[in-house]
Amino acid sequence: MIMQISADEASHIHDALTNRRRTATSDGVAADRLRSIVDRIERLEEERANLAADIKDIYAEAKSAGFDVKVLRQLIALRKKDDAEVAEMETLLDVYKRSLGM
Amino acid sequence: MIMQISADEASHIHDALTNRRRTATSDGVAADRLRSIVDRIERLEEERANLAADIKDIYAEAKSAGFDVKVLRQLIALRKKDDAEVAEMETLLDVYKRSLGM
Amino acid sequence: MIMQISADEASHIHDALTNRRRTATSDGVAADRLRSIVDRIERLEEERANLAADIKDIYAEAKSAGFDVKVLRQLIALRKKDDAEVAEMETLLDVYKRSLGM
Amino acid sequence: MIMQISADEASHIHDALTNRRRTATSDGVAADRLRSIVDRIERLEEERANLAADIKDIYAEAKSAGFDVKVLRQLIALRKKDDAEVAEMETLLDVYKRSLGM
DNA sequence: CAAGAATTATGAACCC
DNA sequence: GGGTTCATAATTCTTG
Repeated sequence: MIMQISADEASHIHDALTNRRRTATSDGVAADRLRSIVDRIERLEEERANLAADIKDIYAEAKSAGFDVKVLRQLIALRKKDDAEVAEMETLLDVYKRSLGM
Repeated sequence: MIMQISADEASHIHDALTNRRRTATSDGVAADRLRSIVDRIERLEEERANLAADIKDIYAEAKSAGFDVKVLRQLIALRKKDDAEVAEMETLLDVYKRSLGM
Repeated sequence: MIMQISADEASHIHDALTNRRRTATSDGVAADRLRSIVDRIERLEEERANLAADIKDIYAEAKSAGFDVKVLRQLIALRKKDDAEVAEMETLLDVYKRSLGM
Repeated sequence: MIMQISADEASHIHDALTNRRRTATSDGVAADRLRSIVDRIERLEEERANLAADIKDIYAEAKSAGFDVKVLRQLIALRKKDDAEVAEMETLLDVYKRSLGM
């Protein structure tokens, strides 16, 4: 791995990761910065996990309402894609199928 | 296709969505229900994409601050995994304990 | 978890798993049996991993030859499915799309 | 669609498979190549499915012999994971050591 | 048949 | 920017 940080910085990071320094020196600054970064990322990832759970719930609701979840997923994926992309992909698939005599 | 809904249900939906059923109401109900489901899923997925972008930004900020992003990702994965694995190991331990009738 | 084995058996398994017994008693028989099972499964899984690697190589070859790997995967998945299933799925997708006015 | 092949290449394939190109030979070559690729992948996937069936049989045998299949799966997963995780931990350790210039 | 695990595919991120 | 590796998402399969 090619480190993109200086030896000093590296030392600071390692200190921060291993909680060896607790003073409000420059080391502490780096450690605090790291802690802030980690906290924010973990917070956002938690929110993201919550959203994923919500989405899962809606699919479950759809299933209960009698909709086919697999087709529903296809539908939503389709809406995300550019029309031209979908068309070109289908065209290429047809080409391959014809090539195999399908 | 292996339907995840019963044949009756499938017929029902198909009837509703293709305007075969007698009342105009039930058609509209199913269509509205589908629209609601699709809208909510797409809304939540948009929020999720925004969160992913925010997380990406924080990683970029961390990189600018001199932190090694790869190490950072490993660190966060490790913090997440540790919890999961502690739970997994406890499950396995329980299994063994049960095997011994404890 | 509902154990499907007797307490004696459970004890034997646990012993085997933890290598506490080494004699050719009935414990040893169970341990040998377990070892045989684990060995065979791991052997087959290794073969399966090798096959997966071979398949990956062919996809890489296809890509080098100018084929679109994603479409290729779709094609092969399509050939696995029953024709009637594919048709019914596409029909249902069309129904949903019409329902949304797409 | 985001092509994973260049536009030139794509045009080439498309030409070949749709018989737009001048010679009948190159068409056949591309079609044969595709057929070869699909055949080999399907063959290997069939072997892989057979191996999966064999593995399933062994688990069934283990169950008949009184072993708990779930525990067995956990055991084998654990044996697999341990190797992978030892490697992962060593990687992370190396990163930290490099951070310290060791 | 519903739920959960396990496998597999897709998409993103990093390096060259 | 292209390939490769890794994370996440989805489908499939098994079990209760």
